[in-house]
Amino acid sequence: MKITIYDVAKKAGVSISTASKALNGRKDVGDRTKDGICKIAKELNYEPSRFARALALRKTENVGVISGRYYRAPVMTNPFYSRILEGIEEVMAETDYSLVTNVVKKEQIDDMVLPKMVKEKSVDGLILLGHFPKEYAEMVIDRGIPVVMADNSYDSAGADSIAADNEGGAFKAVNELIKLGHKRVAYVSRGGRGSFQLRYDGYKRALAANNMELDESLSVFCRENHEEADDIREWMKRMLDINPKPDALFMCNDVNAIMAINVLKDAGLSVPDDMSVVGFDNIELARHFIPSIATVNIPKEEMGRKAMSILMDVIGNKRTAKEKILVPTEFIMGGSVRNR
Amino acid sequence: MKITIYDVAKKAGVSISTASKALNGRKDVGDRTKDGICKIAKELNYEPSRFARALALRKTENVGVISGRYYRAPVMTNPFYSRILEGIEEVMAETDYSLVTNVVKKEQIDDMVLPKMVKEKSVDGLILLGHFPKEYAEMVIDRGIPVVMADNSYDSAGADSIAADNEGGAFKAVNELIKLGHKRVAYVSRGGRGSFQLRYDGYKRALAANNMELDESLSVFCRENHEEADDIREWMKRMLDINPKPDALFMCNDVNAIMAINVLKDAGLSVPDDMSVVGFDNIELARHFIPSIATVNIPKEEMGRKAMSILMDVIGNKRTAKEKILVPTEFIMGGSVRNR
DNA sequence: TTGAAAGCGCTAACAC
DNA sequence: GTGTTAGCGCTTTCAA
Repeated sequence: MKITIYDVAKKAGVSISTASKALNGRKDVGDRTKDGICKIAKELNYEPSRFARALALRKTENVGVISGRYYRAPVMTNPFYSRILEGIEEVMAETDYSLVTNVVKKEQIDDMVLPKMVKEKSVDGLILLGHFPKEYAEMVIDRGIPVVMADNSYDSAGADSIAADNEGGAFKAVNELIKLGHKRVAYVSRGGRGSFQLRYDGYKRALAANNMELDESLSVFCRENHEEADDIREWMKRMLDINPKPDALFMCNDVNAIMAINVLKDAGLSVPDDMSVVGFDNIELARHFIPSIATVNIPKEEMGRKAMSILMDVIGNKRTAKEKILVPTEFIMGGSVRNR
Repeated sequence: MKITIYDVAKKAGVSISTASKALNGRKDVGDRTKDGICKIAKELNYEPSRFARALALRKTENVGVISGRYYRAPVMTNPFYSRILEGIEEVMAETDYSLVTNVVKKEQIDDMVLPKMVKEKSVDGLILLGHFPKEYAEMVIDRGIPVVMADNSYDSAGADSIAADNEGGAFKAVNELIKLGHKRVAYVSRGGRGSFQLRYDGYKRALAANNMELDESLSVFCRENHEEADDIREWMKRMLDINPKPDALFMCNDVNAIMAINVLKDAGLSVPDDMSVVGFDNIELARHFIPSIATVNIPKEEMGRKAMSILMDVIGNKRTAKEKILVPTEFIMGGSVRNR
């Protein structure tokens, strides 16, 4: 049987309340007694029952991360989110909290069913990872558990939120391309929602800031399907027929940038000599690809760390006003871009 | 305040023990009473406290997934493992269990410190995800909590384990290349440990099975560092000097296959016309890359699902003998390979 | 079929 | 400074 505080108390020759106090570092217990108790606890390999504590203290020492599964794969599988999760876990590791995760399926979201952990309130705080429909998010926020949203796309009065500055990053990237002498920068995106729209906004702002006109023929929004490759190829081909050709491609993300480079190479064009290509996200492969992909870094771990530390503050009542935090993004030069 | 079984009992005009029985579907309670109680519970939105239950029942309804963080990034960030995790979560979603995760750091492994959840036994079962040093794994297994290992590299008498058939997959891939008329198949690997070694074994077996001699100059083991790209490029160049050139490259995984293809393209060679390339893992990008990467699929979700359902069986005492399960892998043809 | 009471392991008043 | 005791919310004998 697992050893309890009774065992420690008995062996130390004190009452369980004294043992409890000693073990929890209370002041109202003699130093000698305390040391003795702690020593015995160590000897016995005593570990308090998280459940008994939770029951007595009315706090769980758990924090939950909720993410969605909209199609086949859950959000957590996405390398982007798994790195945010890493940041979360990093700061969690320095606390006594445990991480319990839950992925809610599309049907559950549609039916507005709450995740078990929020129904039973078995967590002290919650991080909503990635996008959720506003009503759904509000429903969980309304349960009264402190919530921080990470990488969501809207505001809420009831929760802090943290997101990457997509617009600003896009601006920096395109601005940089222009500074490097590119005259015709195209934006190619898979669909045009959420962050991809914000990236487009940044693209447009950069053009405007440099007194360049927006050439609509250089804005491409591929169908948002699951056969990305074909679509990209098709659109890229179309782009190669444009006259004069773009001299730079700002792609909605790194994966698409890699595919674009391949299409270009197949068409006999050199990257970056004939055309520069910039991605977004700074995925692992971007640095290892040849040429390395110029991209915009999103500090994913940082987002996770910040989300978690904000959550800890909210739980500890060290923070009252809700805010929306935008994490800065930064352009990273790579071999796929050239000075013209 | 959260509503408890007392509230339900009072409102239903019964004692809490009757309420408890009704709510848990016991037989020894009148149908009318039972229905009434359940109805009221629903009305009140009653949700039992997981902690009180855990305390009373001496079972936690949690299962833990433990993974390691050896370098900067934790195992869970790896797309491969996050998909195994997906499988785990998938079958967990059909149970009443909650998923609590923990990533243990290298120092903790070196110091043999147990994850909190196993020290305090706050989970009913554990999945060890990815590689752990044998002594460490044995230490956690010794705590008496049911354990299933996923994608580990050794056997244990105390736990079931599940891994992909790397050797067999490599055999199939190389065998297929040979059947397609390739005469000189090279194996290029980043390092030569663990699964990459097993893939090499499969490679060699396929050569032998086809009465082909192992040409040592076609076996390349790059340094296992973090600047993969440079190394690969260097080795690939060296490979292009070999005479006669290999007509197919079996790469240790898809990421390296993609890099290899890029090096070849830069060298003016066509894939697959001049050289076929095969990867391993079947990562997402492999299908979207142009050309699509011929590869060996590892049923990652399946591994996770199986690990979890085995664990449930162990927890439910439906399984006693420990076994090591090898999940079959399969060759997937792609545009990077051509019939010669 | 129902209910009273003990107990799961711990913390926190409160008394000593 | 230390111990007694009453919960935290639930399940489960055991009696009625």
